[in-house]
Formats: sequence, C-alpha cells, structure tokens
Amino acid sequence: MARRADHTREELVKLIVDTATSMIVEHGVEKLSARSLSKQIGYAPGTLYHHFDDLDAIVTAVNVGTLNGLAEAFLSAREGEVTGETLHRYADVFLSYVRDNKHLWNALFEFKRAPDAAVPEWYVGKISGLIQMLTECFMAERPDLPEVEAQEASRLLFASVHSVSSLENSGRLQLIMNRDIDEIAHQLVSIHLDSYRNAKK
Amino acid sequence: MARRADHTREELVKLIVDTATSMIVEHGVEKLSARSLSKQIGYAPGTLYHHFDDLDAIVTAVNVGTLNGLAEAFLSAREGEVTGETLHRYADVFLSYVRDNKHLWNALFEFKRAPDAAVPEWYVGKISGLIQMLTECFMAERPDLPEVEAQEASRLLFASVHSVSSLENSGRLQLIMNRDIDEIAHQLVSIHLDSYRNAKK
DNA sequence: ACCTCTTGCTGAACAATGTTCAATTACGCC
DNA sequence: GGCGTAATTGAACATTGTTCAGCAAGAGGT
Repeated sequence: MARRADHTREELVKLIVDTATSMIVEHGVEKLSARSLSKQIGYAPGTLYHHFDDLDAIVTAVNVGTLNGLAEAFLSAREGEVTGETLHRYADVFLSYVRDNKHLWNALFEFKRAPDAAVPEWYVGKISGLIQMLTECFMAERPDLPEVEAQEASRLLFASVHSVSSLENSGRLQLIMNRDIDEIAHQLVSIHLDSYRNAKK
Repeated sequence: MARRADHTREELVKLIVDTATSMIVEHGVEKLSARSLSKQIGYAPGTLYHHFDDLDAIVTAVNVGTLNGLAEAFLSAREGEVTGETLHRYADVFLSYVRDNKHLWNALFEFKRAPDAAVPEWYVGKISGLIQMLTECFMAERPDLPEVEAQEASRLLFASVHSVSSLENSGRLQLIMNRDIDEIAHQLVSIHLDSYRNAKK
C-alpha cells in the first residue's frame, strides 16, 4: 500500500501533532516514540519524517500549543485593575497550568535540546509576552521607576517561580525543601514585590 | 577469557566510577553508554552489571563525588566571620563550581529519574548540610528570629539560585533573560537578604 | 481513455541503546 | 590437587531514531 488519500497534508500534520500531544499528556514525553506515534495514527514510521525533520520537531510543535495555552490562561487572569497584587493571581494561574499539564510542561522544559541548537525565535517571543504582563504589575506599584527596571524585576521573578516549579514538577524540589509549592511561589512573589517597592529611585 | 585478576572488586568499582566521571566531564552524561564505558575500562559490558544494578547506579555513584566536591568548595569559602554578606561569597563559590563542573552538574540534576524512585537519603543529607551553612548567615543578620525561619529563608534562596543556574547551565536561561548569571545570582541574594533583614519579628 | 510524472507512503534495514544470561574460566580454599 | 565459587565474557533481545529504495495512487496532459 502506498499513497493513500485518507488525509490531506495539513490534516495529517495536525493529526500527528494532536496525537503526539495526547500521547504526551497521557504517558509523558519519554514514552513517545516514532513507532508508537506512527502506529497510533495508523501510518508507517517513515511517514512522520516526510512531514517533520525528526521527532524533536514534532515535540516542538506540541510545545507551541503548550505555550499558547499558558498565554491564554494568563490573559484570562488579567481582569480589573492591574496592581502588584495581580502578580499573586498570575502565580496561581501559572502553578495551576503547570500542575494540570504536567507532562506537557515537562516536554517543554525537560526536553534535551542539542547544545548548539539555536533557541527558536517564537519561544523567546511568547515568553516575552508573558513577562510583559508581569511588567505591568510592577509598573503599577512604582510608576516613577523606568520600565526597564520593571522588566528586569519581572524576568527575575518569572525565572524564580518557573524554576522552582520545574524542580517540583520533576520531583526534585523535595531534595531542598518539603513545603507546599504554592506557598513557596507566593512567598517569592512577596519578596520580589517588596524588594521592588522599596527600590531606590 | 573470564575471571581475570587485573583488579580487585574494590579497584574495579573505583575504576568504573572514576572512568565514568571523566567521561561525563569530557562529553556529558548523555554520551555515557554501557558499551563505551566498558570499552574504556577494557571489560565487557556485562561486567558493569555485576558491580552495579544498572547505568543509573553508576551515574549516581558519580553524583556522590560531585556533591562532595561542592560541599568542600563551600567549606573553603567559610573563613572569618560569618555574616549575611558571606552569602555572596557562597553564591560565587556555587556558580564557579557549577561552571567548572558543568557536565557533572548536569548529570546530577538533568538526569531523568524514574518518577516513583525514592530520593536517596544521602542526597537530602548532603544538601541539608549546605543549606545549614546558609542558615548561619541569615541567623547572624537577625539573631532575634528563630532558626526555623532562617532555614526557610536559606532553602528558598538556595532553590532560587540553584534553579536559575540550572536554567543557565542547560542553555535555557536566555529564553527568559540575557543577563549575566553572576549578576542575577547576586541580585537574588540581595533581595532575599533584604527581605529577611526587614522581616517582622 | 491512456500515458507520464510527481508525490506520499511503506516497511525493511542500520546503527545504537540498556540489559540479561548461559557458558567459560581462573582464583582461593580445603 | 581438586573443586566450588565468583568473575567475566560476548552473543542475544528488545528497544530506540532515522534512512531510503521501491511502489502505488493521485494529478495533468494529449
């Protein structure tokens, strides 16, 4: 059998990404193999490589969806007046999202990328968008400080919360402490927020 | 050929761990395979499994050395009076150590452990020791606060610096920001230290 | 309708991985 | 000196990602 008309090119690409997504959701990225995926969609392994360079490219396509989902979640939390306290809401949203999409999140950040591989542009862009939302919060607290400082504070906070949650997600946070991740995240928000409020002009 | 007298059991175990260590140092843990390691030490692959349960166990043995090295580095930085500012010295030591032993550090924290695998006891113990040294610093700043609070502050700071440095080490920090890791770490120390100094009794 | 040509798909094949185990061999003890 | 035990081998198994010669079915032209 060759050359079937079951799906158009676009349909097949979507089928691959969607199936890969649900397989990762269910069993984690480490269980996703070219063979299992191709079997699941009812095509031969080689077919995958006609639509994607390699398995990494497929996982990367899945990751786009994951980041988009997080961005949506952030947007839905952004209602009413934006202040420093909004950061706590963002923290909750972030933690919920990571918790609810544990395997997808691991796929995003535990995936071994080649050391020389360039960081994809859209990756950076998507994350910049998220961080800009945090920046608003910091600026609301200290409108007298330049935006650049608020951005730095946002990045630092984002990196802190993100990485602590990564530790938790991979089961390694308990190496360091065994407190509740939510409590930790909110304390981090408070610490960084206080620090920014008291910053010298 | 079988049953050689080239090495005693202890010698062979040490040879395996030492060789694995230098192979990780040179090419990273992802390049360490049972076959390459056995070839390097001049034994057959099967031999490894007579002295270790699996490859993970060998990497774990390597990790013991890595954590011991970090503990020594911390100790060597602990001279003179211990104050809050000592935290900055610890941060430098930590960053240097991670930088100088990049591959070993990745082996420690990027290694995929089975989700159900219990955290080794010595792991927690070793890290607790390090954190206790940070606790001293916090306590010197605010002797009026209970030790438990200083410990919490230490863990939070350690987790923050550690995970930011992990991000950097895996080449993912630039997804979030492109500042110098040293600068970031010292800012984290300052923020956490300030927060602790101003803590309510 | 028929003949091409391009495109999509297959599935066997390759190299590499971790791990196991029957067979073999030599050391150490009685 | 013989014998049991312990260590070592290396082939074998089940995986993995990836490639590619071959085949078949669509599209396009006459």
